[in-house]
Amino acid sequence: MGLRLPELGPIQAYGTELNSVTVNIKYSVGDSALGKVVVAATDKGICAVSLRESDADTEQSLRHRFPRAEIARDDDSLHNELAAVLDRISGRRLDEPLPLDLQGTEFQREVWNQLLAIPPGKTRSYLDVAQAINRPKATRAVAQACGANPVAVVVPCHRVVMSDGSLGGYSGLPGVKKALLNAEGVRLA
DNA sequence: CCGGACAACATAG
DNA sequence: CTATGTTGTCCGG
Repeated sequence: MGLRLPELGPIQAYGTELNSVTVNIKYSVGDSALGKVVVAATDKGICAVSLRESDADTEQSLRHRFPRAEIARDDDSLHNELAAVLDRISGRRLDEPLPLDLQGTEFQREVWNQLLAIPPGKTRSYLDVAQAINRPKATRAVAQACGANPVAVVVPCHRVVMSDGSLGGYSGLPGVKKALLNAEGVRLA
C-alpha cells in the first residue's frame, strides 16, 4: 500500500472551508538535487510542496494560493516533513505515509487518491487513471488534475506517463519528472 | 515513424 | 460560452 489521505484532512471539508476561515500555514525551504523545495503545512498536514519556488517568490506564491491564511516560515516544526520530502526526491522512504491537507474539487481528489495508489517505481498512463475513476474518456481532464496537484512528489503525479510509454508533460519541468522516476528506479524507454 | 485532425472533459476566465 | 491542457486515437504520407 502506498500513502493514504487523512480522513479528517481538508480533503473533505475543503475549498470553501479553507477560504472562509483564517488558517495558519507554516512553511520551510530546503535544497535537493532538483533544486529548491518548499513544504507548507497546516496543523492537519502538508498542503503544498513545490519544486521550483525561488526565494523571493516563496511567500508571495503561498499567499496567492492561500489568500486567507496566516503564513509564516517555521523550519523547526516542519523539519520532519521537509526531511521526508527530500528523502522521497532521492528515492528513499517512498512508502511512508504523510499527513495531507489538500483542497480540491471532487474530481481532483478522486484523481489524487488514485495517484496515491500507484506503487513507487511503477507508472500508470493517463488513460489508466481515467478508467480507474470510471471516466475512461476524461484522460485530458485527468492530466489537468495532475497538474493541479498541490503536493508534488508526495502525491506522485510524476508516475503518470503517456499511454505509448513516453514521458508526458510535467508543468514545464520534464527534467524533474524524469529525475523523480529515475530515483524510484523506473527505467524510461 | 511523424504530423495533423478531432474526440472528450474538467476548469479557468 | 470559449479557451486550454502533464491525452488518446485515427488517418495520411
